[in-house]
Amino acid sequence: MWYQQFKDYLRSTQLVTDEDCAFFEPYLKPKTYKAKELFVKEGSISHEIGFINKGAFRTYYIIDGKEINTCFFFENDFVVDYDSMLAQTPSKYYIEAIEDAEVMLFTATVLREAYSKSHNWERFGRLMAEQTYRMSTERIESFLFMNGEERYLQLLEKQPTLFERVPLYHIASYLGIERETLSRLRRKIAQG
Amino acid sequence: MWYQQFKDYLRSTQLVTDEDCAFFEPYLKPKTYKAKELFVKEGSISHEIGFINKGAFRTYYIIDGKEINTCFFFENDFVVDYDSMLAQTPSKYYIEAIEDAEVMLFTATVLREAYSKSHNWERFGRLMAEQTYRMSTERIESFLFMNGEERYLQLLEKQPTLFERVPLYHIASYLGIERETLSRLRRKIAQG
DNA sequence: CTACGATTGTGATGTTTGTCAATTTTATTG
DNA sequence: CAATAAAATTGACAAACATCACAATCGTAG
Repeated sequence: MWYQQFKDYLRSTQLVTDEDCAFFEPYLKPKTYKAKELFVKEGSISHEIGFINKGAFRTYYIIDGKEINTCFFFENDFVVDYDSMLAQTPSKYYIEAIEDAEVMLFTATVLREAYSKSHNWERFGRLMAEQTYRMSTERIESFLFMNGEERYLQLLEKQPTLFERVPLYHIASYLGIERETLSRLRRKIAQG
Repeated sequence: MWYQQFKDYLRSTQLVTDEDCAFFEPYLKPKTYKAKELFVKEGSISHEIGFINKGAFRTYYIIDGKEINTCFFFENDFVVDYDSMLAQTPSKYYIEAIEDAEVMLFTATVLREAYSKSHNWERFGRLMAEQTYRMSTERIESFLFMNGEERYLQLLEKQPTLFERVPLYHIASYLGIERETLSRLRRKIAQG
C-alpha cells in the first residue's frame, strides 16, 4: 500500500513519531504519472510536494530552446521545486516524469501547518533543508573544483544507477556539458 | 555595544522572542579579527559561528596553488563554514577577514541546544537553512544559465557594494573566470 | 615627494569546449 | 520483421576562455 511506504520512510528517519505521521494521513493524495507527464510547469508556483513510491523525475529548464537538467528524483525522494515552494515564486523549471511513476501528494500548506504544530516536524524541515543545502553545495563544488571529465567520473562512481535509468544526453546536460563532449570524453576514457 | 547589534538583527527577523534571545546571551563571545587573519582553516572542523558587527570575510579554497573565492560575508551576516559545521567534517575552505572585523561568536553546540529547547529557534534554523539553500541554488544557476559576462553583469546589479569593498581579482575568481578575462570583459562593456 | 608593492590592464597564443551537420547505432512500434 | 524514432557518435570549424609575459596605474609608508 502506497501510504505504508511513506510511513516506513518517515519511521526510518527517526525524527517523527507515529502521532506526527498520523497528522499527515488525511491530507495525502495518491497520484500516478505517465512517462513525459509534467509534475511542475515553468511559470507556475509550486504548492505540492510528492513522495515517490515508484518511478523517476527530472528537473530541467529551457534556455535558447535547449533543455538543461538540474536534478533527478527517484524512489523515496521528495519530488518538488523546493525553491519555488519555499519562496512562493514562479518556477523556473519543468519537472517531468521520465518513467511511469506513483507518488503521494501533499500540499505546502499542510507541510507549513505541520511545521507550526509540531517541533518534530519543524526539525524534520530544518534537517531536510540542511541536507538539500549540502547536496547543492556539493554540486557547486563539483563545478568549481572539477572539469567535465572529473564530474563525469565522480557521478559514475557516486550514482551508477543513474546511468541505467537515464539516457546519456540527459546526463550530459546535468554535468553542464554538451552531449557531443560527453561522447568524446567517454571514448577517451574507454581507450585509456 | 556589540551584543545590541546582534539583538537588533534577531528582533528584525521577528522569529524569536526576547526570551529566546536571552538564552544565547551568556554564550556569546566578542572577538576581533585583523585583515588577513583566518576565521577558518582548511582541514579544521567548524564549531563556531560568528555574527558580523563590522568588517568583511571571504571564503576561498586553493586548487593548483590558486585561490578561488566562493563566498563573501559582511555586516549582519553569519560567518561560518556552514557545510563543515552541519556535517562536522573537515573544512575544504579557508575563511579570511578581508577587513578588520568585529564578530560575536557562539558555538554550534549552543545553537543545537537552542534548536532542541525552542521551537522558535528550530524554525529560525530551518529558515536560515532554506535561505542558504536558495542562495546556493542561485549560484548554481548562474553557472549553468550564464557565461562569464552575464554573471559579471548580474553581480554588478545585485551586489554593487561588493565592488566597492573587494578588489576585482577576488571578484573574478568568485565569478569563475581569470582576472585578465574580467578585465577584458569590463573594457568591452565600457566601450559598448 | 618618491619608491615600492598591490592591483589592474593589454597583447599574443594555445587549449578546451561548443556548434553545426551528418552518420551510425540502438530502441520501439505497428 | 521492417519501419521509424530515439539516442549516441564523429568530424570540421568557431567561440570562449586560459595562460604567459609584461606594462600601466593606484595607493600608501617612509
